[in-house]
Amino acid sequence: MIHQRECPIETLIHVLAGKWKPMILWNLIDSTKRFNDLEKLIPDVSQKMLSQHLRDLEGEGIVDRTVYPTVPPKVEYSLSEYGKTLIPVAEVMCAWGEQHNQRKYTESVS
Amino acid sequence: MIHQRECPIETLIHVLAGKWKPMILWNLIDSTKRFNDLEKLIPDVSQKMLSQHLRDLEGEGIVDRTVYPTVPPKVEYSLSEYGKTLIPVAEVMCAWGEQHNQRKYTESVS
DNA sequence: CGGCATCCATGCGGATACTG
DNA sequence: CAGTATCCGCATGGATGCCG
Repeated sequence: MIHQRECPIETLIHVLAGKWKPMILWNLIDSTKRFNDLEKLIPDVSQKMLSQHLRDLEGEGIVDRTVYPTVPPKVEYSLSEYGKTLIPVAEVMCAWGEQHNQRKYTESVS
Repeated sequence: MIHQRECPIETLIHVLAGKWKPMILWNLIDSTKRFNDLEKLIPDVSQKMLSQHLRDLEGEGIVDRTVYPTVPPKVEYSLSEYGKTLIPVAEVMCAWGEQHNQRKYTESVS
């Protein structure tokens, strides 16, 4: 149930409200990805923002970062067990977002 | 122009990601409120941002704005029927946000 | 390959003053 | 009462260059 004073929605918004964070999480749901994989999967993201957002998500405990001390270096990112608790939330948010986009579309052609 | 987002989560984030929007919506769930009511219920919000966020939400079809042509003027804001579809989404988001806040707390004291 | 450092542009939000 | 107008600081994010 929702509390009256402080709205924890803001907490979730804060966690997800980076320009590329939803896309990052979306791409990690299925499988572990390397840094370079994510760059290719999200073509318009800059290295800086990808790195920064990944560090944010890692700091929140949502994303696991695994470094293999090889040459060349290899770093893998994956959803943590805790991060997977976001999946059902993301699905609900996605469903509403799709409805909203559909609604906007029907408005624009009417 | 219809920009088909790959991740509709961004749509929902866009709708809710104003600094005071969750609080505004939260305060409108129970009942219709006047502008001045919302100012009192959200003490730190400025008139500018309250007005701007309300217009954003109205533009998305989430909030209804009713003007009574009286002196002094009276304007009422309420969740639209469509806006009420956000409530179950908000509850899921809230539940996760509360868990996350709790998690952060237990981490900070461990 | 997987970053970080730096500089820069934009936009969100805050403070203040004014108004129908 | 319910806004609008204006100015401004700061954070977010983009572009580029360098590095282990």
